[in-house]
Amino acid sequence: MATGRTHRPATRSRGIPEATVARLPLYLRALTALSERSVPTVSSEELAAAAGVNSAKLRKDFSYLGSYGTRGVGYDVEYLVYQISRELGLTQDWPVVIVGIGNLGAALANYGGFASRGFRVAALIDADPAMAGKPVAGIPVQHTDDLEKIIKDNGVSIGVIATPAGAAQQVCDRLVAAGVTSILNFAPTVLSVPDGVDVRKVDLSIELQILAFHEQRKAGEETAAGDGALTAAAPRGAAADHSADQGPDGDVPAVMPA
Amino acid sequence: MATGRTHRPATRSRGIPEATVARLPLYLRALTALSERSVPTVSSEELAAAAGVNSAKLRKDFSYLGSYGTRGVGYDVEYLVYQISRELGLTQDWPVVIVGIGNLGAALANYGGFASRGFRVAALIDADPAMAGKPVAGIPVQHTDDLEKIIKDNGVSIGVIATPAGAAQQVCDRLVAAGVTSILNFAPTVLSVPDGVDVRKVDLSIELQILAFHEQRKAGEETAAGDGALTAAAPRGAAADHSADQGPDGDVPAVMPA
DNA sequence: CCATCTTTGTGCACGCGTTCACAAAGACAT
DNA sequence: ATGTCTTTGTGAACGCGTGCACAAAGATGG
Repeated sequence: MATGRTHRPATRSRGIPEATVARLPLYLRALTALSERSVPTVSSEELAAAAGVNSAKLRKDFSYLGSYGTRGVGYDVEYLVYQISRELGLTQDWPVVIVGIGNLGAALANYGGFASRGFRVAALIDADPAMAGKPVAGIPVQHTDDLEKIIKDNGVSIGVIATPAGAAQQVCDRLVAAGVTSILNFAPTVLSVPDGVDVRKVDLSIELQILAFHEQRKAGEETAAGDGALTAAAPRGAAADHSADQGPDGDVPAVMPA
Repeated sequence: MATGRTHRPATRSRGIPEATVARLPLYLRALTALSERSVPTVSSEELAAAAGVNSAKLRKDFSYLGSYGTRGVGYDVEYLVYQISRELGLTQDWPVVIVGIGNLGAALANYGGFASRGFRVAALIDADPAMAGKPVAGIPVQHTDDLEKIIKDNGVSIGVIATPAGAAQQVCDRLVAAGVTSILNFAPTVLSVPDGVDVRKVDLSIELQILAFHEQRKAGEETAAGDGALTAAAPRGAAADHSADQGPDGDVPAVMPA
């Protein structure tokens, strides 16, 4: 019984570690910003700071893609942007559908970060007949009945689920049956999918709960004996010490492969 | 654990691995569902399936919290719900503020998953004067000018940033200065914070990019034979010139002349 | 052409997280 | 009480990811 086991037997030989893949978009974002400022080249140290990671890690990440740097100089920004984009598959157009046009679905439809990265919202789908035809973010909402046709007509392979938890699995099943092989799930449910289908989930309340855990620990520690170095006071220089600790675990993605 | 022998070094650091903490909300959600169905006990196997994880992992995770199970029977659902809630700090009320009431901020304000987990939206804050006073999700939006006062009056320690990228760092600085020590960041920026402040980030477009990577790999694999390199296929022009060696996807680790 | 300086690319070691496999612990039947 | 059966809790092995430290590679200047 496959409970969404997206177990990948690893990328056979040409394996780019998952952790690296998860950071590539981060580098790409930083590089794009540099590109817009017409910066020609960047060192691993500078780029790492901009992306909020360790420079050694960045260099190792890039080494999986190939030797795209020049020793003594750094990396060519434009070239690297292209290489990473290609590696991530962003040089092609990815039509996506968003299912469940409630508050969150509508926000996602309006989110500009998609279009700017090669993702195109091909359709918005909702189960409420009253929503049908109503435009959201300039796109008319279509009814769930037409889900299969929409997927096929648009060649959609990536679906976003923003429905209530109760409807998620059913929607997921229909998406998969219609040909979708990658799903971004915002519903607070564990989705069950066949092999070959990737699921990533984002659960907003989970993120807050993790923060609450650490928050509680901080609060408890100040009463405990060990005053040590964790007292609030916190040096506010901030900027000085770059490479700031981005969270307790630096990198644990807010999202995990399901 | 039951057999004396408590880790001495773990006493103070409360050693619960980050990976485990990140899964506790998952277990809690599954347990809550069982609780609502009045299921009295559950085995690690069943609960693991419901949470979408491996049963051995679940048992090890719980072992960090203590011995809350009964061998031969399983775990008491209600008791476990309480233990995990307490461990996560959800038995207390956490007032949070949401800064940036655009599409996403409004969706977050309306999101029901917060209140049901002990989080209370204490205030909505936006920089647009036109928004001030306007109710969103039944809560009147307040202006950024009052940010510090709002934080202090409500004893807020958790802040959610849903502003445009350009404003995020500035908002973050003000939140931290006002006393916030945990931040959930939705803006596509690396935030710089002093020690002692936790930041977790959620970037929707990054998730899609990761899916696109795997999607591309799936598409490429079906053309390639069982092994070997991924055939270029260069989906849409953009074929750069430097094709020669590394080209499309060549084997990355070059030969080491040593 | 040689010396020096900068920055990449990576071998290596370490620590965390995952998984296996099994002894210990308790429930339950006889 | 004793034996059997179920399920937990965990020791140990393994694999992945991270960070250090340095040699190789190329730029730059004399």
